[in-house]
Amino acid sequence: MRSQHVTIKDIANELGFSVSTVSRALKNHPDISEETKRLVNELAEHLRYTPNPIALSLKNRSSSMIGVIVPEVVHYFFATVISGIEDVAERNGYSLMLMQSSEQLSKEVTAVANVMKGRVDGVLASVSKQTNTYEHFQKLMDEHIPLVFFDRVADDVDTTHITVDDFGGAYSATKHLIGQGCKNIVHFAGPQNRKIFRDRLNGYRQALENNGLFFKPELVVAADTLDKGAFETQRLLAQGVVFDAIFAVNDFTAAGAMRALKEAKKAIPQDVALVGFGDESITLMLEPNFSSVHQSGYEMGQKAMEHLLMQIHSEDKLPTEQVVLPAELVIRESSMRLS
Amino acid sequence: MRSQHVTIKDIANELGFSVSTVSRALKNHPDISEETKRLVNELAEHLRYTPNPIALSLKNRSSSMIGVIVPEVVHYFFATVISGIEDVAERNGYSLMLMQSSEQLSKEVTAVANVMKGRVDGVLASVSKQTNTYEHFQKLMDEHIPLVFFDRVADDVDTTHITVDDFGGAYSATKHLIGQGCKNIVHFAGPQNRKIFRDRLNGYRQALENNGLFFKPELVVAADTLDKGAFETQRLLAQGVVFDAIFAVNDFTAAGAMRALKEAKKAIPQDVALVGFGDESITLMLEPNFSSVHQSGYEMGQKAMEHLLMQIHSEDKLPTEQVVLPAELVIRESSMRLS
DNA sequence: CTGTTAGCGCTTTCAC
DNA sequence: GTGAAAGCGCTAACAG
Repeated sequence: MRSQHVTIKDIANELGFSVSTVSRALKNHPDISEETKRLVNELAEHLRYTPNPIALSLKNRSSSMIGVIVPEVVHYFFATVISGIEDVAERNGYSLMLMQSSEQLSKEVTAVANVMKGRVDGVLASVSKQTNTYEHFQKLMDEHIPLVFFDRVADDVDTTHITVDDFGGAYSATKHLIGQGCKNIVHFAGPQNRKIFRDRLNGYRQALENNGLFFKPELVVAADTLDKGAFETQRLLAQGVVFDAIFAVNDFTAAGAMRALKEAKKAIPQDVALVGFGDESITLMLEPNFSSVHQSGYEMGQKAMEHLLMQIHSEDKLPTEQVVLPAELVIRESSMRLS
Repeated sequence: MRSQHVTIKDIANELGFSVSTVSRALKNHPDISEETKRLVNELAEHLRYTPNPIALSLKNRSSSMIGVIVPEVVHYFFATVISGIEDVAERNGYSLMLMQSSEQLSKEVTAVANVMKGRVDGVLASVSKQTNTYEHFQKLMDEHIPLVFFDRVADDVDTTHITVDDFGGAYSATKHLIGQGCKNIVHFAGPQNRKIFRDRLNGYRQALENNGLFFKPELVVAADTLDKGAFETQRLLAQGVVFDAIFAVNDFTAAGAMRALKEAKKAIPQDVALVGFGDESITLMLEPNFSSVHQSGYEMGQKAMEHLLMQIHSEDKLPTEQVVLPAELVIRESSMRLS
């Protein structure tokens, strides 16, 4: 089953004009007489002519397609990024070719190969957790296909990165807790092989040191899931570790911590104040609503797409940029000890 | 900045063959001598030749692109559907062109226009909440572009639908509550202008009637968000309405109900048992974990894509199908009154 | 003002 | 075995 479309040729034949005349009439070329234009446009309308973009792509060597490679569409954050990308793309006449790596290097490599074959005009990518080699992305660069990374960037590849201010966000969160009178702030940290998580830890540490508190290694605990958050909180309580606040590397871990604290009958924020990272919708679903560092995926998507467009439209290679979006602390009940 | 690719012509010139010979050699055509094939393939490899898919599309009148139109990428359910679509598409050599309607009819119309222009080989769509006219989809059909709807279907358009068994899911949930000894089951219902929500209400009603309980209109309340779920629960309690269970049209509403119940110091499930719909991740984040009707977006995406592929590959129009995927009740603590 | 021609990259019939 | 030529749909330089 395939649809056969009306072409410029059909119009030309019908009207007895040449295809070039029709083509020009359709584009409102000044050379063409008004009468001809009218005739052509009317018939085009009537026949529901639409130009074949594939033929145009072939001619223009441009597909108006942007390849988008994300680890998982189902992550809320990435979904918002895609949303931002889509909006800007749509406004500029581009469509998205979406591929997901499912956090696997092999699928990521395939995805890159696909977008290359697909002759996209540019690529936006966020690397999978597994990715440890960047040859596939380098190939894109070698082919001079504009490439912009967002969120999870490949440091080795010399191109524009759009990230969020993880350090700053963590710093604000920690400083806020200190301002609320907390003295022993636990940090539930993510895997330190990823820059993004190192930055959050460093922001936490810097905030402590800049505000008269000591960094205590025993208060930094590896935990980055709901279950681990709950488990480690229980453990800390059971071991009698003294703490009056938790800054978690993401909201799910914070949610886990909240569960454990409630079970242990600890009052939030009076006994233990809590701040997460990501500002996922869950922050508003739990009671008390918890504070979190907001990172706008939507904005990141927009920015990434805008930068990509600049590269696509530029004649020669633009200097690479490192765009860091602000991460804003949203304060809610879970960390408001002073009123 | 645009990359210039190696073409078949480059290889032909370099080797002194004609383009047709090179083309044939590349496809391992029997007419071509082994020697020539070797030469061509080696040079192709060396030059990193990849066929230009746009030229192929033009020739074959097929783009290997599938248009996907969803209300919002950020909804977890749709994200999982996309994931399922992507997997099947990828396995079959198709790529996705993703568009979102943002729940707006106007954007949906634009999206349909875009995929039509994009000469996709087929379209998968789920309609926006605003959609009340289906002309744009009808146009797709008129152009003989294969179209499959999933989840939110357009009843008026005669094409294959993939939906989940909303009636059956609601029926199981309600029956389960009855089995747990509940006598007065509240239903928080969604907008009744959408079939999907009517089906859930009907399933609830049927289960009551088949199991010796009366359907009481006053126990059916319009509420389909977290806030409304919380508010209406408070209201019911305040008004002294007698109920011992809530079956909510989605998990967020159930989460809202849970919040209100906890505030009112009602024990879940002893005082009020609770079942949601959708089996979103939130079911596991709240305490007690709550029961919900699981609907597999991933499977829906796969099925939709498979059906679309069948249509694309078929010579003539296939009969339309109404595929209904099972909705399975997942029982957790919130509704386990008997042990 | 309009038509002819070539070309984007590739496949495929028809010749030799 | 290999090449020439046409054609997919469209645009644009070049002719009239």
